[in-house]
Formats: sequence, structure tokens, C-alpha cells
Amino acid sequence: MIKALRGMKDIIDDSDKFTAFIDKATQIAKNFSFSYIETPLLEETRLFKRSVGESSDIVNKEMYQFIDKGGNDVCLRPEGTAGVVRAYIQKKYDSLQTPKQWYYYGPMFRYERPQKGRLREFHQFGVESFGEGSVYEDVKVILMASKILDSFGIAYTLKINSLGCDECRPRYTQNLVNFLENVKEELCEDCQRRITQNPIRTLDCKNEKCQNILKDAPRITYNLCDECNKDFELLKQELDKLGIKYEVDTSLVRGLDYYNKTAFEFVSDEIGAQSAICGGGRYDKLVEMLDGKSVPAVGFAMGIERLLPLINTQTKRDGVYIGIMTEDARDMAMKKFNQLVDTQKVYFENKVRKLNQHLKRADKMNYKKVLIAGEDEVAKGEFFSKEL
RNA sequence: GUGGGUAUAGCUCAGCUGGUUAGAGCAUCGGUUUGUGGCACCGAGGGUCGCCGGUUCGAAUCCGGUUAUCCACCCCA
Repeated sequence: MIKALRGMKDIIDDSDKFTAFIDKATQIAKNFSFSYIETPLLEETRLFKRSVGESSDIVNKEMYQFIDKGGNDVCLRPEGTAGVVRAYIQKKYDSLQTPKQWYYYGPMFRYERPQKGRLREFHQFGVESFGEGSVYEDVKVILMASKILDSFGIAYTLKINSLGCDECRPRYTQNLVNFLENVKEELCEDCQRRITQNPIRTLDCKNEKCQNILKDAPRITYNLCDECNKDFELLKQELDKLGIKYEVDTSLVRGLDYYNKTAFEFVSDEIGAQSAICGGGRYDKLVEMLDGKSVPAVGFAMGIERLLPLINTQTKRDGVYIGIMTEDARDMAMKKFNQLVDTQKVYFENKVRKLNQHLKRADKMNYKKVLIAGEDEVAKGEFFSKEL
């Protein structure tokens, strides 16, 4: 038997939830005046190396990378933002300084070891907003994410942080590295490695001993420049005004190199260790990093597979079941089916069955109404009809 | 990449210290009910016990290997 590749799953039992999510998220994004964008699944490898960052694990060891028949070094996209930014620049919107707001959804690929909530092929719904540098846009994007999650009654915690900008982040990182170097001997192996790889990651190390030492480590939010600090304060004020609850998490970092200033993450405590259901933030330098003009941007991405178990769908009776009890009734039933199917959900049972069998089936298949025809109905020209 | 767990029907799982024909519940289909569903009862179909090898008179059961899968770490949606 041929089975799906490791870490790749058919969306089959949850497909109703999946489409319901896409539909609802799409509707909300459109209400926020965002338009749809579809970009290729396959892109040049250097796009991801330059955007996501060569130091990141995603680029380092998780990319589906290969040489195509034309000799191009290509990758299945590991995330959605890079492709959208590439499209924005390719279309010259950066030169024109045209603001653009887009939403998208589709599969992403990361060659990782699968576990609960982590797949090699998974689906994201995301939005990107270009050309608006103010915190108010960050608020708008966070508001949208919260509305999408709220619409499905999903319980979450919103974590926010500021990663600083070109001015204050390097300064902070140096402070932190200095601190870490002093206590290096006492830290776990992972953290010792992180000092050079990704020092901010040490802050949320799960090792208890590290946590004790690191509770005194310098925090980014106390090391922001005036502008970043002002923006972060404004962000919190605006979220308060909208009644959006949040926690400031100074150890929150995004896994991709391109983020600055506002970073946020919606987490759930019901889906295992991989708890992030939506991650996002601001990436004001990314357009430039990909050879565009300087255009600020902010966005988020949701992991759809992680959301599905949090969506509870109550199956309601729906649609019409049409059945026949004699072959002579088929024409009459088919005619009815042809008529109804233009406006509503209809199921035509091809097999001739007895009345109680039809009713039993219609009930199990959750139809709301049955129309059944046998000898009597053909004679009268009327269906046996019943609401279930 | 690292560590641990698991592998028996479509699904969830029993199957003891090896013993003859491998079980249950749920699901599916049919019947009880020849024109009124859900409930109940009766019945049926459905298995290379992941795969390969070893021990043994005999292996789902013990041993080795292998593959898959799950969970966690790293990291991330």
C-alpha cells in the first residue's frame, strides 16, 4: 500500500472544518479591505535565504530544496511572507509606494521531524500589509487575527513583545550576550550554543536552572530606543482600548530573522507542545533586504492544522434526501433532483430501497428532509415527504 | 538531528507465564418491520497480528533487525 509521505496528511475527516475556517477567515480579511494574493509554491532558494535568514533553522535544515531540470536552485516555500514580498517588489509597488493589503492561504513545507501540531506539509492562512508604518496598522492586524479566532470560539492567550529596531536591537543583543558570557559555565548546553546562534532564545529556555539565572538577564522592553518604546506603549494602549487582552512576553522572539518592533503570538494550551496558533509582527526592512525600496510592513500567519482541533462543529441537519422504492419512480425523482440541486444541497440515492431503509439512511447521513417515491407516489405524482 | 513509547478488523483496544479455529465495543451492511428514521434485538462481511529473520514440537505472545507511527527536545504555524 502506498502511503502519504512522512509528515504529510490528508485533510479528510476534518475537511468541513478546514473549509469553514478558510471561508470565515477570508470573509473577515475582506471586511478589513484585504485582497487575495496567490504566489507560487516553488521559489528560488535565495529568496528564502535572504528573507527568512541563513542562520535560521528553517533555512538551515528544514527546506525542501532541489535543483530543477533547468538547473535552478529552488525550494518549496517554508513560509508565506517571502513570496508575497517578492511579488510586491516584482510588481513595482515598492517604487510606486503603493500600499497593499493581502491575505493568502495554502500549503507550506518544512523538512522537520513530525510531532503533535507539526507537519512537513501544513497550511497557513496569512495576511500582509505593506506601506503602513504606524502602530495602528499593527493593531489592525492583531484585531483581525483575534476576530478570526473569536469567530470560532477558540480560547487563546495573546503574547506581545517589541523586538526593537536597527538602532536599539543590536545594542540590546550586545548587552544580553555580555550578560550570558558571564554566566556561561552555569547554562545548559543548548543555551551555551544559543549565545552565538540566537541569544534571545535563551530567555525562554525550559531548563529550570537556566531560568533561575536568566530571570536577571536584561530584557528588550527596558532597552528600547525612544521611538520603539513609544510605539510599544501606544500598541498596548490601543489594544486596551479595543478590549483585546494580552500578555507582554519579553522572551517572545519570532523564528524568522526579518521581524522588528512589534512581535506577537497567539497561543493555545490545548494542543500540545507546539502551542503557537498564530504568529506575526512587523518587518520594516524586509522589502529592502529583497532589493526593493524601503517600505514598512506587518503581517501574521495562522497554522490551520493547529486550529482544527480547537474548532468544534455541531453537525446540523441539512439538505434533501431523495430516494426511490421502485425503478418506475426514477424518472420522477431524477427530475426533482435536477430541479432542487440548483438552489440547495440534495442527495440522490441511486439504489432502490424500502421506505424504512431510506429513512434510516437519510437520518444517519444527517439530511433535514426526505423525498421518496414508490408506486403510489408515481400514480399521484407527489412525493412522500418528511422532515427529520 | 537527539531521546522515549507504540505497531492485532475501517476506528478504539483486549489477548496472562508461548498451546490448537485471533476477540470485544464502535462503525458498515442486512434482518426483525413487504410504506414511516433515531431505540432494541438477531445476523453478516471485514485480519499476511507492520515487515524480515531467529529460538521452539508450536510464536500475535520470547529474541534480533528493519520500517512506519506517536510524543518530546532543537525549532516553529
